Amino acid sequence: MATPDAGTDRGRRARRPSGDDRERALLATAERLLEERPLAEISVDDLARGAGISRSTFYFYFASKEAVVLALLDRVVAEARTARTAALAGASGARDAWRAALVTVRDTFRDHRAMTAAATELLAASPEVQTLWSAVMEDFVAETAAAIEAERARGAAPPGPPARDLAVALNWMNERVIQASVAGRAPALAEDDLVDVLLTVWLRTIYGSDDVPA
Amino acid sequence: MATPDAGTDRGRRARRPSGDDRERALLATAERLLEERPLAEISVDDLARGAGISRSTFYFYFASKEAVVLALLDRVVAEARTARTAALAGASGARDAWRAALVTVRDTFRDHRAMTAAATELLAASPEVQTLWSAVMEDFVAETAAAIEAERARGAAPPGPPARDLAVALNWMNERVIQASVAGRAPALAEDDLVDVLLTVWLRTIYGSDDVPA
DNA sequence: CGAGCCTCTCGACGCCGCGTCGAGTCGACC
DNA sequence: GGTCGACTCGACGCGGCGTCGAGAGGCTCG
Repeated sequence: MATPDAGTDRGRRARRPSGDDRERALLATAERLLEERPLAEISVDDLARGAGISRSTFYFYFASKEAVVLALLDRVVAEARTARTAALAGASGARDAWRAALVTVRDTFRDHRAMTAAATELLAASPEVQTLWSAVMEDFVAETAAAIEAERARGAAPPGPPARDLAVALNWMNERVIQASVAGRAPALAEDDLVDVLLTVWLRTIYGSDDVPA
Repeated sequence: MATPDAGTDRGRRARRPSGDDRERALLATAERLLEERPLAEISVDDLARGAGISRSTFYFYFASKEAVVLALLDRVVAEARTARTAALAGASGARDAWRAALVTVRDTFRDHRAMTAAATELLAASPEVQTLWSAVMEDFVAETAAAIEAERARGAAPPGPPARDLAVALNWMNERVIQASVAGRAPALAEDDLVDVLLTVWLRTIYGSDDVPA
């Protein structure tokens, strides 16, 4: 998925170790610089210098600076998926599971705020970023919808709009509120309150109350 | 607020009518081109040609293409504020008021999807857009929080997290869900269902039920 | 061991978009 | 009719982007 890396399509011959080093250095440099300023203010030359190579050599590894961000985003997305799976597996009880999901989303955005901000910056212009981002959201929504339907089936959650519709609204809410808050963009919620407030909205929306019925 | 227009600071002498024409033509061109492609793919020359002037003349009217978007955004924001005020004034009853607010937000994003998409694209890089956008959201949040507190005071809404925190979450949810939906970015809600689904989330979050208690 | 291939590196080039500058036109007003 | 300010433009320089062709060096196979 998303092969921005020109060196990836190796033929018979393996790529040299130094090649992997350079590529990692470029990714690390991008991550570091994005902490300081938006992607628009970072040039290919900045990335290349940061990795100790010339600007032309950069193009051996990536097709553009957007491709670097996309590769970075790939990693973050993969990490977010596994973290979510692990968190849900470790949860005991419905309420705990809802909470665990919120915590992992918050952690992902907090640990990679530079990346997620850059991804948002590219969303309008890059179809690849759109595809990748939509795929993740789609998975989260489907999973949420299934969970809501299960709660409705066992009589714990009241009927109402299609479960999927509620799931769409709740998951987009997470994304936006958390991103705004970790980026410090007003109006924001304090990081400590983030999960509790969102959990309240989730529980009230799904169950109509602050607790999961027995 | 937000004076991107170099011609605005007029001295004794009034600006010529043709000047206003050119400025309007630039704004109209920007709006038209943004329907077709993202801001990153629109050059100053495109805007100037569309308005029938040379590229250098463009700079007499605006400092950059971002300034054009900011001016456009200014108009949209002003329109959104007055539309909201009017809608709330015309509403009869609490439920009607909540619904009216949702409808006006949806209409704003639907009628100006090009603008709002461009604003999002600029959010990460432009402090001016951040300021303007935050100010609007801040107003909506404050108004929402006051309404929630009023409902709590009259015993219609249950206690819970600070009213402001809920207001932050609900208003960001609106922004994100509506923008994703009118932009056709998955996962989205159908435009017809948008308001009903969001209203359900609002009512359940605020009142714990699908209706406003008497 | 050497021929050939593949990874990797770079300097130089041309292109395009941006923002500025100074010269110049035109109309309004004194 | 002279002055002033609104307005217009062509030309310039700058910086970032992406490509191209040449070359260095390591791997592998005959």
